[in-house]
Amino acid sequence: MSNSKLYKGSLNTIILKLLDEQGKMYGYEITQKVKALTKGELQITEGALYPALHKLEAEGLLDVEVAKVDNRLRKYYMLTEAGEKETVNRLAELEEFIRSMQNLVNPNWSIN
Amino acid sequence: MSNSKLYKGSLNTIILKLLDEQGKMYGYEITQKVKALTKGELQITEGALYPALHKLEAEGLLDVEVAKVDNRLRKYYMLTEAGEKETVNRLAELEEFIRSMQNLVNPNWSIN
DNA sequence: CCTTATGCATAATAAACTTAGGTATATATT
DNA sequence: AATATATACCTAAGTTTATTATGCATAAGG
Repeated sequence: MSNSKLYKGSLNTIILKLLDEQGKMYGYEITQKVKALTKGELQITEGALYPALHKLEAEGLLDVEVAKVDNRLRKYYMLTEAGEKETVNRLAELEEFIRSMQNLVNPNWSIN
Repeated sequence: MSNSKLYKGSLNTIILKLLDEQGKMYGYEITQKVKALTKGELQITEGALYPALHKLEAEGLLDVEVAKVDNRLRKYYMLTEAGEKETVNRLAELEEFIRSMQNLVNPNWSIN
């Protein structure tokens, strides 16, 4: 990703969260979605994304569906049942992490 | 640190922030402070902390002051002038990161 | 024709961490 | 007396996770 080294570890959770929201997405779409949602601040590199997707698939959290659109290959990824359960856990963990970080960095912030 | 792989990249900033607040701290104190502030959620491992401190020192952001308390060695670290300036930058970057993450993970949160 | 965008992927490298080990003193427990 | 726990420093080896660089291929715009 672009913005320094802060994002390590959270990429998988971000992917799971997006797939949970969107139903199914393909790799390139994920990079663009994250870029848009963060106004260009987070740029997922392909060298990080595709290995991450493959790993999540190997772990049984994602299913793949290949499609051909405009003569171009697309691999749609979607959550398996196990993936949906895991998404809940990882999101909770990430949210807790964010709260901890906030508390360390800026205890004046309050979250609603 | 203990809680998974989420904290990567933010350790240096956390150290700088704490030293900015506390004036001077020694290594063990930092681990305990972070543990306390996060109610045990973030546990900085020594294998991460000491190399980080030495690197920050090598970068000219920290100064060291050795003291002997109760027959035990303590190395107090404190920000240099360059360290104070850098702390401002890194904190701003980390806060921006936290906002981005929040926006991705839970857009319903508002920050005050 | 060449660049930009779309779409996939991997290999080499670098950074940041965990795990495991080491040294040493002080205090509390069995 | 022996052992565990807490304090206090440190490093080496290995893992994870990312970046950078590269490759293949199609489509659209200049």
